[in-house]
Amino acid sequence: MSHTIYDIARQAGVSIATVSRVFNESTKVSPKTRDKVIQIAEQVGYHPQGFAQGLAGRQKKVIMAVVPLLSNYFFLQVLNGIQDAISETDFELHIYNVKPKEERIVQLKRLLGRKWADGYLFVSIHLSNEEWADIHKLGQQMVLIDDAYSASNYFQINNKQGACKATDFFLEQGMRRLALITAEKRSIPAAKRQEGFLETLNNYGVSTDRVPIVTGNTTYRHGFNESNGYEAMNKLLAMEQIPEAIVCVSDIQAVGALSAMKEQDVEIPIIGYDDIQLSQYIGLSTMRQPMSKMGYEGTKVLFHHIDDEQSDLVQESYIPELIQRSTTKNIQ
Amino acid sequence: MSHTIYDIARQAGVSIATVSRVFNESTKVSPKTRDKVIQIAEQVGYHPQGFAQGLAGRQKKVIMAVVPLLSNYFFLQVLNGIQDAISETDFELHIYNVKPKEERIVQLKRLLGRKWADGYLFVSIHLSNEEWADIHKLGQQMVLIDDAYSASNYFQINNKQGACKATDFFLEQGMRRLALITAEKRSIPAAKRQEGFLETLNNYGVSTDRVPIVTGNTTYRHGFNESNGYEAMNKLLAMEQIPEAIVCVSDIQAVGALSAMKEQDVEIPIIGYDDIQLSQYIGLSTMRQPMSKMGYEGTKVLFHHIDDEQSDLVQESYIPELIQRSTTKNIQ
DNA sequence: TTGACAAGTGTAAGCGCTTTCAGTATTATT
DNA sequence: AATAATACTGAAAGCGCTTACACTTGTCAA
Repeated sequence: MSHTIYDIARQAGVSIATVSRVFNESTKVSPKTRDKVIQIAEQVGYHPQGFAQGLAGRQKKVIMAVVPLLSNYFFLQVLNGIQDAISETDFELHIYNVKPKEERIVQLKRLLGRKWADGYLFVSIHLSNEEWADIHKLGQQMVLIDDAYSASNYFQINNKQGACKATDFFLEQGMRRLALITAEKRSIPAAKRQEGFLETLNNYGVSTDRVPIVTGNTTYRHGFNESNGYEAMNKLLAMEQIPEAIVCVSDIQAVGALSAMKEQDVEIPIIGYDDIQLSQYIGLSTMRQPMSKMGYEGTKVLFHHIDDEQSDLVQESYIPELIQRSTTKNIQ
Repeated sequence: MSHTIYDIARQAGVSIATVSRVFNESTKVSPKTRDKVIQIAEQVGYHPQGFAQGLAGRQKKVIMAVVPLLSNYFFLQVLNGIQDAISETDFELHIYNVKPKEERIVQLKRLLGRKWADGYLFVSIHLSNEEWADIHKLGQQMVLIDDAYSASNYFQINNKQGACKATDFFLEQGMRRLALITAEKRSIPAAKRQEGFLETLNNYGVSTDRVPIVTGNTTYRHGFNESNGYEAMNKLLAMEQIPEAIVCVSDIQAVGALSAMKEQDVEIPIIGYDDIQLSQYIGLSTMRQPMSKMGYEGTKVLFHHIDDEQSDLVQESYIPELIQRSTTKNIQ
C-alpha cells in the first residue's frame, strides 16, 4: 500500500542513496538513472515522507506561522502575504493556531521545542519582553509580525504615529474639540494610539486636560468590539458639549459608534483604525496598515535567516495610511 | 543547546525508554521516576521532537486542515469549529494552504504522500470524483467539508435546498416575478442553487421559460464577487419589467446588487447566500450555513476514523437557514 | 601506458524517538 | 516458605530518510 524509499530503490535497481539524491536534486545523478527513478516513483505515487526527511535532514522545509484565534481580517491579510513569499520557494507553510484554553507561553515553548519547522512567524502574538526572551532562548529562527522584541526580527506598525496622523487630520481642518474612543489600557496598541492622540493635541497647543477619552463596558477582546464602541459613543453623546470629531482606536468600535450616532440621528466625523473589510462598505474612514506587505517581507527575512544564521536583524516599523471615506468627507 | 531524550535519560539516571514512557503517559512508571524525569525535562526545557515521534510512533498527533486560498469568512468559521474539536484532544492542528500557482491535484497528492498527519480535513476543496478517487486511494483518513465524494466521509451543504427555501419565501409572499442572480455554471454550488430556484418555481406552477437568470461579466472567483452582482443587477434594472424580488447565489454578489439598486434609487427585496460577516451590518437577508458546526462535527468524525479505521462513513448534508434582515423586511 | 581526476553510485552510520521483549525486584497468594 | 503474579525498567531493533565516505568506472593529460 505504502511505499518507502527502499521499494523505489529496489524497483529501479539502484541504492536508496540514489533515490534520495533524485528527490533532493542534490549531487549529480546520471539522467538515465534519474529518469528511471522518477518514472517508478510516479507510477506508484511515491513521495518522501516528511517526518523521515525532517528527522534525517538538516532542513525540514517547513515554515510555521503561529497565530492567535484565527478570526479576523488582519490575519488573513498577513497570511496572504506570507503565502506569496512561500510560494516562491519549495517550503511548505503550516499554520499553528494557539489554543485559547491553554496558557500561551507554555504552548509556544512546547511548540518550538518540538522543532516542527525551520523558522517561525509569530503573527499578532503579544508577549512581554521576558516571555519573548524565553522563547528566543530556544534558538529557533523567528520573526514577529505585529509585535516587537529587541533581540529578534520584527515588523510592526507604529501605532502612535497612526493615531497622530488621524488626529492631525482633524486638527488641520481647524477642529479642536476632539474625542477619543479607546479600548482597555492593557492593550498595547490601544495605549500607543491614545498616546499619539494626546501628543498631537499637545503639539497643536490644544489642552488635553478635559479631552474626552472614553471606552465602553464590554471588555471582550480588550474592548475591541462593536458594543464597546456603541457604549462609548453614547457616553460622548450624553456630554453637554458633543465633540466635533472622533478618533477611534479600532474600526470595529467605530462601527458601533456609528450605529449609536444613527440612532440619535447625528453625524460626527470619525476615523477608525485597521481598515477592516467592512469599513470599505460602510464608508468608514480609517488608518490602513500594510498587512499583507508585513507578511511578505517578514517571510523573506525569515528565509534569509534560515539560509544564513548570522545575517543581521531586521526591525521595521510601518506607519499606517489614512484612508478617507465618507465619515470624513462631509467636513467643512 | 538542544536536548534529546538521551540527555534527559542520562541526567535522570534512567533509560530512554523510561523517558519516552513518561512523555507518553503510557505504561506505568513509578511516581518517583516520573517526577524525576519531569523535573529534569522542565529544567532544561525539553520536549520530544515532533519529527522523531512521528517517524517512530504509530501516531503523529497531527490533524491537517487543507484549505484553498485563505481568504474568506467561510473558512474562518469552519476553522473555528475544527479548532474547538481539536482543543478537546492532545492533537495539534496544522493548516495547509494550497498554493494557487501549482496544480491542485499534484499538490494534494504530494501532501498526502508525505504523510504529515494522521488525518486530513479538506475544507472547500472541490474536486471531481476521479480526482477524489485518486486522493482517496492514498489511504489516508479524511473528511471533506463543503464537498462530497461517495467513498469518503463528508459534510456538505444542500445547496439546492437552500435556494429552494429562499425562493419559497418570496413565493409564499405571493410574489411571482422573481429573478436569479447567479454565477458561473461550472461552479457546482452555483449550479445547484440555480436548480433549486427553478424547481421551486415549477412547484408553484410558475413558468420558468422567461425567468430572468443573470450574471455579470466579471468572472473572478467564478463570478462570486461584488462587481459581478453589480453588473447583473444593472441588467435586471434595464429590463422592461423589473422583477419583484431577487434570489442571489451569494452575499457578495448581493452586495454589488444593492449598490446598483441604490444608484438607481430602487429597493427590491433580495436574499443572498452564505451569511458573510458583512451581511449582518448591511441588513442583507441571507441563507446561513452551519459552518462552524460542520468544522466541529467533521473533526469529531475524523478522530473516530483515526481511532477505528473500520468505523462507518459519515455523510451529512445540512440545509441552510433563512436569516431575515432588512432586505426582506419591507415586504408587505 | 600510467596516474590523476571527475562523475556516478553504493555502504553504512546516524537523526531522536517508540515499542517489543526480556529481565529484575517487589508484592500477593497458598 | 515457596511460588505466582505484578510492577517497573532497560536493551535493542527499527521508523524512512540524508549524507559522509569509499568505491568503481571512464576520460584525459603527460
